[in-house]
Amino acid sequence: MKNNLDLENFFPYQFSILAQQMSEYIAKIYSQQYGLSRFEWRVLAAIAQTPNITAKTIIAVTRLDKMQVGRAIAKLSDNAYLNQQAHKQDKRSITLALSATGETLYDEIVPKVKAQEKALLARLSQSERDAFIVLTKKLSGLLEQV
Amino acid sequence: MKNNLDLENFFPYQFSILAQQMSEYIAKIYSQQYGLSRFEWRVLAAIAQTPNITAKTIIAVTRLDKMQVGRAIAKLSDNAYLNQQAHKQDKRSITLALSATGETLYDEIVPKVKAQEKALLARLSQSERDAFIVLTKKLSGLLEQV
DNA sequence: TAATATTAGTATCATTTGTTACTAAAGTCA
DNA sequence: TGACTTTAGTAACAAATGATACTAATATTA
Repeated sequence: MKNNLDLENFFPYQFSILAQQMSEYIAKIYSQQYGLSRFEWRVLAAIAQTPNITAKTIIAVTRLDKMQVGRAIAKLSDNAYLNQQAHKQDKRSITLALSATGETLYDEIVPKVKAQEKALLARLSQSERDAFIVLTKKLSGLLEQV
Repeated sequence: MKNNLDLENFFPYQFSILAQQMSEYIAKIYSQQYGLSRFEWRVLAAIAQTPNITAKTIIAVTRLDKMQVGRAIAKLSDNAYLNQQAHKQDKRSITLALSATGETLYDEIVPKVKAQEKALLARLSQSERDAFIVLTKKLSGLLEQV
């Protein structure tokens, strides 16, 4: 074996481990405390951010695929977190917004999730944190066009 | 809605997007070109790195769970990439090593995957790259004990 | 306008994944 | 030693996921 690969020092591996840790850390809130799946949480956040959004737009915003979004909407809707309304221009579409229950849920989750993000990043110094955030966004942007 | 969350600027979200992009970028090699799943590739790498490893140890090294590892081993074994041998001390265990075919595969994938890693990181400057790698490892280590 | 192609969202089915429980082998300890 | 517990790995089933194809509506273009 001429060319060895050391997993621990292979960056994409290391990175995916951290992503998993981070994801679990945040999921403690929306999943363990509120029973939402990763995708449901993302879709909920997208709808809260842009009321009267359609599934099509949610797909673009969250980078999830059709089915993931469709199912998340179905589930959120089953739990009465959403109000659905026929789209005025396009009758194939449905516009989505949070119901009162959905807003209550969202308003309850958001500060906790933000606190969790803060606690997570508090492990780094201010300058490390800034650098990490900037680099993450930068590399992600650069990979966008691939 | 008092407390809004902007997905694009929520770090864990941003991070998971990048992790997904990166994962897809590397999977171009092991998955598209060699038909391995993410887990099969990880397990293959772990076995190559430590010949005569057992499933138990692979679980620790790769941070996958029992079933993921068991299934990856089964699949790799079906494709004749592995040699299995009864463990000398513990008859419940099986020691695993790459077969000749497995080594050939591994030797072929590794340089390509390393090149892919390099191309990926080439989008950052040397100092950005160094910082990013260090911070990733640091934060991951810090989250380990959670 | 009529015919054709595309799009939004959903249903269906095959595959993958996760959970639980099992088997056989070690380990513990009275 | 012998009863009991834990562990390595696997099997079996339920749940989640992904691929494909469908329906209804809209857009295109001849």
